[in-house]
Amino acid sequence: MTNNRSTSDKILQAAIDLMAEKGYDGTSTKEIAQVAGVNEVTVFRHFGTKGNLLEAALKRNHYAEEMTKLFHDRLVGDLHTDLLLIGRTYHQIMNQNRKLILIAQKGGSSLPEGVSEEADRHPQQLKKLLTDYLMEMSNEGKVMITNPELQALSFMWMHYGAFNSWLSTHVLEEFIEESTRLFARALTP
Amino acid sequence: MTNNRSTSDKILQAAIDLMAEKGYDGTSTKEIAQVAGVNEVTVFRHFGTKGNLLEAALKRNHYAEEMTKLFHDRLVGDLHTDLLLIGRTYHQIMNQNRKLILIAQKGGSSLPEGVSEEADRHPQQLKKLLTDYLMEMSNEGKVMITNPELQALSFMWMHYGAFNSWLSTHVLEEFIEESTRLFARALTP
DNA sequence: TAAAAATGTAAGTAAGTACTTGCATTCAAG
DNA sequence: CTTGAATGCAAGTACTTACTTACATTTTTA
Repeated sequence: MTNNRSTSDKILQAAIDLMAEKGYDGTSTKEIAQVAGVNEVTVFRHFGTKGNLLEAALKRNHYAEEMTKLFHDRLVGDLHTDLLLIGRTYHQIMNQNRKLILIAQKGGSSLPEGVSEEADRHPQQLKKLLTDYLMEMSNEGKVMITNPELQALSFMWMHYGAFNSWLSTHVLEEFIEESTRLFARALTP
Repeated sequence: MTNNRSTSDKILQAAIDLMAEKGYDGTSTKEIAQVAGVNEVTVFRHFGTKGNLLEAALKRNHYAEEMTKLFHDRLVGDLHTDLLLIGRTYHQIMNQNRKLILIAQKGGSSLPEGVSEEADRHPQQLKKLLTDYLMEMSNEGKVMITNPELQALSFMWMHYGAFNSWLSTHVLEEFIEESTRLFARALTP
């Protein structure tokens, strides 16, 4: 079709904003064009279909490998310190992708397939990293394990709930500290 | 309009099922009628508008006062025992209302106002009950409090995440036991 | 400045939406 | 058996949707 980066970007951003608020079905191409400040025809010239539009938006938002790198490079082997860093990084990444996550949550009748899978990938990966970390720490006698997978999931679900509550940065930071204390105390032998 | 209970019920159930799966916007009255096994006109004769349909579905699903009763009557003052009962009751209530909660989560362009508020009421209430419980237990020296509100929220968010993951009853029960152990251990002085 | 690419404008298509109307049919209650 | 309520059926309204086509205008590039 065409390629003017700034026009494409304006359209993508408008689509993401609107769909995060009103869902895929509830957002019309006409409205996307209007918010982007272009003609509706231009939307179709750039992306062909409404579905392509969302898929393009997905590709633009690189789900970070940041988390994997963190687990390999920046953990120090102290439970409280590590959980704090993991929690903070988790929210940082989730916030970057908040709108796409919202779109996936809301769903839609003709939502392109990749969307839900893409939204699932990240937590799946974190669960594995966190479970492995707990088992390793257990081997070193630094953590009390019963069911490491469920313990990892508890940690993640707790943070996911906080993420969904749109906390202010201040309250969020308080929560991260409080919940880390809680978990570290529960898991320390 | 009219009142044949079994017809109304069939329509309401079809609407709830479809909207929980595809969202309010993504569900057409035509499809609702088809799944309910009635003519589309009958849907409008019973409920007038699509919005009324959802509101009627809301009223049918009585959000339980069960939780309040539980906190007043059935808690015994032992942290582990109480948290276990609270967790189990939480999931029981949430499962009863799963589909309506899904509809509220997905949202929609013309979703009637009451829906989101109704879906919020229950967690709000639980948060207060749980916070008060923790403070009371703290007064008796049975619990170690730092920020009781955040501690209550952590507990709720963790369970909310589990609820959203559609666990089998077996895994869910395992999770409830594991997370209760975890919390009880963290909060015990 | 001239060609080419990107956009705007206007109009239209085909399908779907919520909702209505008029009339025929079923069915239960008096 | 008759009446009236509940439903089915067929058609239609007014509107929105995603998407297309043809042509004129602007902007970029060479």
